[in-house]
Amino acid sequence: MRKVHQNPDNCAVVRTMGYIGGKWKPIVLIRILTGVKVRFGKLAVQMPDISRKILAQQLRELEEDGLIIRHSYMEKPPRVEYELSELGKTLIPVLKAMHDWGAQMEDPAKRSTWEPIIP
Amino acid sequence: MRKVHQNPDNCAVVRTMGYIGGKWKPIVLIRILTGVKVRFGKLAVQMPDISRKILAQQLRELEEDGLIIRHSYMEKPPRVEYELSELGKTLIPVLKAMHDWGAQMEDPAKRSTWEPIIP
DNA sequence: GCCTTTAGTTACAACAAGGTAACCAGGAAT
DNA sequence: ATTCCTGGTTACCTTGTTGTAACTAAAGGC
Repeated sequence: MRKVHQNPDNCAVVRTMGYIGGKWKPIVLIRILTGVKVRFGKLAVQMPDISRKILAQQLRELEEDGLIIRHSYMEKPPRVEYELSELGKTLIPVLKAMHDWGAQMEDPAKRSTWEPIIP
Repeated sequence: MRKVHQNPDNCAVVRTMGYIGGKWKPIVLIRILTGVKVRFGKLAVQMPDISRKILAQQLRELEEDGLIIRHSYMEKPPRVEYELSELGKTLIPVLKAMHDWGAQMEDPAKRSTWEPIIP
């Protein structure tokens, strides 16, 4: 179990942080929740500040936690696609709340770029 | 600026994480948002898993970020009380979304202990 | 005079997270 | 035969976060 998942208080908020806490997970999830399967390489290009190692690690943890689904096609060169699981979709309100708050903090006048395209 | 506040992507979700990310901040905020001023010592007792040093540090950062207000009375022994700022109150929907999701994950049947008592 | 109380701080140590660079497989294209 | 391509992994190192123990001030009670 990852350190971040230890939750001695058994507190709901701490539990949520165990799933989406960490520097990069929320943004990774936001990139994946477009509803379309996304390839690893495309994610890496969209988020140049995350090293590929960390991206791979975060994706693996999100998969272990059941928030995303990993589709691996047995091709060469390899092709791997990610999409939100049903459980992952239940996180959308949380991510949306986080997004909206952050967007407000940047500039109250700026309209949200949040566009959930969930099938 | 704390490392966690660096946001090269200028992403709203990452920005939010800069404020409430970290292992303890959401639970600290939850304890403070009752609407009543809370003393440092009471917070420390309520959250025995957070060392007093870390609690003090998190409170200082939350204050620097303008999410909470620190009232220090010039008494001996000292008395310090914390309360949510107006900006901090805007975080309530975010914290509530996080709380609800985490509560669901624990046990869908269990009813929420979330009871916002905001003046 | 000595002990208690509160809200911290400081120095130090331990650990977790994140980053870099190098490397891999194996089919397709050149 | 060599190079390119993708989606990783591994070893190693740096950075950031958390924890522990000891200490402080200054008033009040005994």
